[in-house]
Amino acid sequence: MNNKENFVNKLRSSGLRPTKQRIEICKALYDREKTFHFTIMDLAKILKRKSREKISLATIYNTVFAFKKKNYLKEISINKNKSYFDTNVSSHHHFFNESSNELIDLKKSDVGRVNIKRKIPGKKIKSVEVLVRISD
Amino acid sequence: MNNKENFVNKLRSSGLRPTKQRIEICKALYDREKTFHFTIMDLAKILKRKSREKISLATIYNTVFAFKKKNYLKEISINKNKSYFDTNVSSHHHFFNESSNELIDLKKSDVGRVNIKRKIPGKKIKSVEVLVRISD
DNA sequence: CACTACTTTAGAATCATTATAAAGTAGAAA
DNA sequence: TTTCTACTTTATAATGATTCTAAAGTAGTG
Ligand SMILES: [Mn+2]
Ligand SMILES: [Mn+2]
Ligand SMILES: [Zn+2]
Ligand SMILES: [Zn+2]
Repeated sequence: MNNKENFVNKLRSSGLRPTKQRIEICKALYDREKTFHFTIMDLAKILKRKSREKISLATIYNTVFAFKKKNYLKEISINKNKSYFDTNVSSHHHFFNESSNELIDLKKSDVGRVNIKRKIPGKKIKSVEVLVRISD
Repeated sequence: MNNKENFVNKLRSSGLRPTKQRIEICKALYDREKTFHFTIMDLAKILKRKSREKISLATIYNTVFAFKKKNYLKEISINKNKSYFDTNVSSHHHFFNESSNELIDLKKSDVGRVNIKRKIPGKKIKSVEVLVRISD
């Protein structure tokens, strides 16, 4: 389904040249069944293992931020030392397992409607996201 | 109300020696009417302005983390480059104004009850917090 | 093939945070 | 008060993630 051809097309149609580095990164990110939550360092390690040729850390940063700008990745802030990225770019809620430092997506139906009653004059709501911290 | 005597007592009863640096930091943090949301750099600037004697950045870090450990401050993660601290240590929700990078507390009554329907076997819920991003 | 804009890369720079270790101080005891 | 010690502050160095730089490489076009 998400084969190389797809990635090439998607990149090209986004104005990003389908370089071999970007295709490798696409495979690592999107060639999986479930949402992937990762840090830059997670991704760097995966690429080091899976990919034959070395991809420089600078390129990993460049690509992740390029994908974020194109809305193919979403950045999630959980704590100051780790910045997480998420292949699920929709507005959604999370469990954060503090024992394993792992993020888990919550579906809309897992959380009852969140009703924000207070308004701030002149401001618009951009997103409403719930973070549920869990541990053993 | 929150005069120097109170701070001295509170520090001493927490096993923290009431040094003049810690008292100055207490004044900056707690001698105010509303919840205070700040970054370390915010606090450093305030202390530089308000306090006669210089307090080293190392001491500001040490004290903020000592207060966090004693549960006199809560750390809030909004984005990777800024770590916010909050003088409201209860579990509560926030607006985050993306135009001004400002946090605003939401009261319990400002948000309808958040109902987490999904359970993770063997895990306990530690907190449920809502972040509402707003902008102009 | 030739050209150009985009891309990758190693390495340096930056900057918030953390660690180090020496000097200073609060509190307790003598 | 004086002494003692553990705690605290401080300047400074180290760390480490991220960003920047500038040179070499490459995709796409004609
Ligand atoms: Mn935290
Ligand atoms: Mn962000
Ligand atoms: Zn997610
Ligand atoms: Zn708050």
